Formats: sequence, C-alpha cells, structure tokens
Amino acid sequence: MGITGLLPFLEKSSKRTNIKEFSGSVVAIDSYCWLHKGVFSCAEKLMMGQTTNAYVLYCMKYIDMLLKYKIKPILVFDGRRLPAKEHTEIKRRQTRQINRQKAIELIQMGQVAEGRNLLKRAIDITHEIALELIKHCQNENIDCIIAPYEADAQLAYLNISNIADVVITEDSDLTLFGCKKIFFKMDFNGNGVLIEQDRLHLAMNMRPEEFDMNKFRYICILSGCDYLPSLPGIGLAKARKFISRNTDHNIHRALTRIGSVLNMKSLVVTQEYRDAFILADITFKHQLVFCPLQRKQVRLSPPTTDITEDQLQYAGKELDPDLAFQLALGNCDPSTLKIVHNFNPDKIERKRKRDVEVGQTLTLIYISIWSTKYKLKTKNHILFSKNAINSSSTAKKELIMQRNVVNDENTPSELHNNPTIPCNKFSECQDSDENTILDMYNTSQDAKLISSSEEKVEEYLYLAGNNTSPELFKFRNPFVKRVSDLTTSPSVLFNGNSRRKGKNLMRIRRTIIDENIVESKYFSKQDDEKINVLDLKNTRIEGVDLKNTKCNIIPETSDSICDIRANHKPLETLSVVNHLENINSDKEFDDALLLGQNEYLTNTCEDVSKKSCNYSLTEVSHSTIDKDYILDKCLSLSSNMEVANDSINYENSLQNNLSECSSIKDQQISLHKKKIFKKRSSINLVKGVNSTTKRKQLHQSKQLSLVARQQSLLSMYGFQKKVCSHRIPQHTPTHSNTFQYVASPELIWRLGVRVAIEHTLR
DNA sequence: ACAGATACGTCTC
DNA sequence: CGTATCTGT
Repeated sequence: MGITGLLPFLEKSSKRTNIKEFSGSVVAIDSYCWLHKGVFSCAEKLMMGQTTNAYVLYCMKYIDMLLKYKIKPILVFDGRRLPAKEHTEIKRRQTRQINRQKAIELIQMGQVAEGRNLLKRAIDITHEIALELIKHCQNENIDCIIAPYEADAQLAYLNISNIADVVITEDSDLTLFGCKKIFFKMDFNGNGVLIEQDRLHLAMNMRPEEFDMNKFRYICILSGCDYLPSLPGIGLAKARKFISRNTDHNIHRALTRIGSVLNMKSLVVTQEYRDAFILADITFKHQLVFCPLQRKQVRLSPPTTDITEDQLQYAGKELDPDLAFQLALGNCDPSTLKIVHNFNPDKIERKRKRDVEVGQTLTLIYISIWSTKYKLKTKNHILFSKNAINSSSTAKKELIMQRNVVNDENTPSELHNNPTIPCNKFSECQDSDENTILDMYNTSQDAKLISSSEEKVEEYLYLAGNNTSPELFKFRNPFVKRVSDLTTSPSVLFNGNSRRKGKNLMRIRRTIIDENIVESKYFSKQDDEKINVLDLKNTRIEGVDLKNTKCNIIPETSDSICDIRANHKPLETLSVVNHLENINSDKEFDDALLLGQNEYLTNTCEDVSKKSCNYSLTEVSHSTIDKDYILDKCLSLSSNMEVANDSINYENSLQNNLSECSSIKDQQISLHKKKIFKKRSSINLVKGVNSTTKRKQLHQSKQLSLVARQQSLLSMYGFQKKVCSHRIPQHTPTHSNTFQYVASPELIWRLGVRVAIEHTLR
C-alpha cells in the first residue's frame, strides 16, 4: 500500500546517487524491506518450520556494504500493530489467505512451480524471523531497535532527531512522517534514489515559501493512505490541486469544499471522513516512537493541546516503561509481549569499551546508540564528511553533543515534553537553533530557514556536479524501470553490460533451479552424501525451541518401505521428531488463541478415539474438495492466530470452520476406519481432547498445529503416509507415535532418489 | 490526464 | 511493498 504512486510523483524531488555519499554518517534502515526480499529465497524452509539463516546472510550483504563505506547502520523493525492500521491489516491477511488457497489449487493441479511462487507471496515476516537477524546483528555490534508500533515512524524519529542522517527504505510513507532524507531502491552496490524534504516543493509545483509539510501530508492522506482510503476519484494529482488552491488553514473545515474546488459535483464529504482525516493526520504526526537516548517512548512530535487523549491513543498506546525498553531491544515479541530474548546493551558495553577508542573520528560511528558514550552529531559534521570521504580532517570540524545519560539531573517530565532534547538541550554548538528538530510542522518558514535551505540547494548542486555521470539521470524518472538503465547505470559502466546478461541468464535458469530446490533443500544428499545427520539444535519454530529435534537421513531398513514400483536407487529416510515437553507459554493472550484453536479442533474433528487419548492423529483421505479445505486449514493455523486478533473476524472464521468442517466429519470417520492410504495427498489433522490439564493441552495444540502444518506440506510435496511397524498405539500418549511418509512415484522420479520421511511425536 | 483495477516481482547464482 | 499496464471517466 503506502501512498499509491507517490514515488513517481516525487520524481522532481529525487536524484540518483550512491550511499557512499553518506560515508561517515549514520543510516537507519527499514529492515522489513530486506527481510521481505531475503525471505524469498527460503520461503519453503520457513513454512516447513525448518531452520535457515539464508535471509540473515542476505541482509548482512547490505550491511557489509554499508560498513565498507564507513556508514553506521541502525536496523529498525516493526513493533505492535497500530489500531489505525487494522483495516489494511485485515485486507492483507485476506490476500495472503487467497494466495495460499490459489497456491494449493495450483500445486494439486500439477503446476508446482506456479503454486510455490504464490506460496512465497503468502509468507509473513514474524518477529521470530526478525529476531534471528536481530541476534546476528547484536553479535556483530550492529544496532537494532524495534519500534513501539510502525518502523516508519521510528525511522522518521531517528532521522528528525539527528540520530540517523538518512533512512533506507522502499516505503514511500516515510516522506509523510517528516523524514529529511530518504534513500530508496538501494542495491548491493549502494546505488539508489535520494529524496530530500527540502526539495519536496519541486514535485508539488510550489514555491519553497508556499510549501510546508502540513500541506504535503494533507495531499498524501487525501490520495489514500494506510490509515484512510481516499474519496472516490481523488488521487495525488487532484489532492495537490485542491491543497494548492485551498487557503483555509483549518483543514477539517476546508475539506467540505473539495467538490466545489475540483468541480466534482457528485463528491460528498461526510463528517465521518473529515473526522477520520484528522485522526489519520494525528497518526502521522504524533505516533508513538522509542527514543534510544532517553530510553523511553515518546511522540514523534509533541501533541498540541487540541488533541484529545483518545485521538492520541489511536496513534499508539504507551507501554509500561520497562516493557517498552525490552520491546525496543527486541527482547519482547510485539504481538504477545512475551519475553523471547535477553539482550542487555549495558552488559555488552563493558566488553566493548576496550575495543573502542573514544575521541577518534571514525570510532564515532561504531558506538552503539544504547551506549552512554553515544554522541549525537550535528548537521555540519554530516555536510563536511559528505564532501570529504575518507578524509581524517573532518575531525576538526566535528561538532558533537553529549548524550543524555539516563538518571541524569534532568527530570523525566522535562524530557518528555521535548522530544528535540537530544539536539537542543545538550547542544554545545552555536548553530543548534538550526537543528531544531521539528521544523517540518511549522506553518511559516522564517528567513533563517529559507536561507539555510538555499545553502543546502547549493550543496546539493555541488554534489550533483561532482557526480560521475549526473546527466544520465537528469531528465529521467528514476522510479521508472527502463531496460536501457541496465546498461547506463553508473554501477554497470565499469562492468560493461555483463550484469544485464547475467540477469537474463538467471531468468532462463530460474525455472530449472526451482525444480532442483525440492531436491537440494529438503531431502537431498545435501551436496555431500556423507553428511547424514543434520543437527537442528537451534531451530525455533512457532516460538518453541526444539532443542531435541533432529533430522536424520538414515539408510533403508528392511521394514521401512514397500514401494509399488521396483526402484534401484537407495532409499533415504528423513526423520523428524517433535518433542512436546519443551513448551512454556504463559501469556493469557496466547492461551486464549490456542483455546480457540483447540475448541475448533475438538468440536469439528471428533473421531472414534475421542474419549480415551490425550491426543491422536486422524488419517484423512478425502475427495478433492475436502482436501483443499483441510490443507488450507492446516496451513492457515498460524494465521488464524492473527485473525483472532480481531474478534469479529475471528468469530466469523470460527463459524465458517465449524460449518465447513462438520460437513466432512462423517466422511472422515468412515475413512479412518477403512484406513485408506492409497491417495497421494493424504493429510493428518491433529486433535486435542479434554483429558489433561488445560495448559498442557493448549501447549500441545500449539505444537500440534506445527506438526499438522509440516505434515500437510509433506503431502503437498507428494509424500504419502504409511504406518510404521513400530508405531505405538494411540492410547499411550506418553510414548512416541511414528509415521512414515513415502515419496510418491512422481516425486521419486523428480528427486532422482527414493525418499521416506519418518515423523515422530513424543 | 487522472484514478483505479489487475497482474506480477522481490532470492539463489 | 513496489512497478507496469490497461481501462474507464
């Protein structure tokens, strides 16, 4: 979403450049962008609940590039869901669900590659996924911060308060939050598109003195944003026209005149829309963010007196101070608020102290934002260092400010009312007035500000002139992808056009690789046939530590398989063990969700063994319609937990589940008795029954949903279930249940090896 | 010229 | 999340 079409709209305010222009600076990164792209390469592994660090390595490639240019990266992550965004969240969940549904249909129709592509689109970046990157970065002394709510607002805060000089993202929303410098579309070479706030007026077709951030924000909200859909027929261009012509400073009142100003007679502006508009505006202006220097949650800009408490809550609700800090550090899962990690920046600092020589220019960028030694730079420093890359003379011109030390003589209330504190209160330089953080919300710009912005324009041009080939981009929209760009981009000038060729080659090869993925990533010889045991000690699935989980590729045993077709290739067995005892979930919220799932499972999937066992596995062989349904249900168990966030939605989905599932119940039971395993896509539904304590049951339910997902995926990939000879009866739940999945003939053909998977529940 | 619906890509080499 | 493209006003 974001603001549809905003980036092309801002063409005139943007320029192509390289991130090395910011050498010596601090950069805040919207980690979601990198994670989302990185997860693409290992989407299937993540869905199977397997451990993978492929996406972490992908992100580190960007970070290493930044470090190479002597840039300090700060990774920013999304936090809790904002009430204001609930509508768009529901929409996204629906599209994810639809994608998953389509993917399953495609795979079952035999179009595996297409289906898998769709499955990738259905993946969601959880905190658990992000935490792997966070942990890795913390080990490498790379700063991470988790926003109380949206990363966008947090990034803007870091930029506005001068903690970060520029923000790297793909999301156009950042401009709305008042960021000064945003770097879009950065590639591994550091090439990208820079948009500066000081140049926004160019795209708005306004003179600098006419332009202010209020107008810009109004235009974007009118055109439709995440917090408020647009009025029918209003896009960026119409919104700009209206705001340019409007003279009324009271936007709530002014909105009634849209229809007449734009000659759109049929346009009606309701009271609800105008109120929602104000609410959206507040959410952009005053969203809750975390200040790493004060170590507390603050508002992006200080709320004015005309804003009610209710309106503020809409833009984020404050957490308990300690919990807020833990959330910012990443120790806390934003959706459950459960502690999942134990990073403590103060402990690590003592260790780091020896390595860092304070006082040297370059060490400045290596000090953590969480450190008491952290120093805030001024704009001057940035400008100088920008012009003198690799120059040590910047040290002289460097103007630094001491960080606010927590438990200082300053009272918290003083700090709270002034988010500009990192800059103003502790400034030791004369030009600090120019650094006033929230200039962007001033409706009138004074002479001083205009002159300073003019200086910057000069600076800008100077840099542009120094650029290796600025004329290449001068008259082009950098957001429009052109084939010719591939050959003329500065990064490619040195490489000839080899990159383009490479890219095309990749495209051709891609389909072939996709076919091989099944082989190499799941069940293959792992490139080295001698490696038979994959230790998964550090696997984390669904927040559960599977410390004792092991995947073994073991040779064929006499009783392990009886394949229909004689196949000369050796059989390999992959064994997956799920342990149920290592689960500790104490959060009521979590429990409530699990209870919901549990009820759903008990109510809808009853079978003959109901009374006697703690849990059981139900074999379900079924017609195509039911197969679709159940597979989807298995896959969406985790997303049901999200759905439950919204009570109405949850009830609806539960209702649907009940009615749909009960229709297949009878069939299930009869098929269970017959024990039919002929069909290729057999699936297990896992069921919890009220016989042990509620808590234990809930935990099992959680664990079992994972099991169900793994199993359904197995069948999706062409494994058929088979009962092992050493299977222990269901009535003794403390013992293990082992199931064997045998690769279907088609799968064997595709893999080139006979494979079976053993799945053990303990 | 603009708004909105639709389709498709993001990675790995 | 984005871009590219088509269609209707």
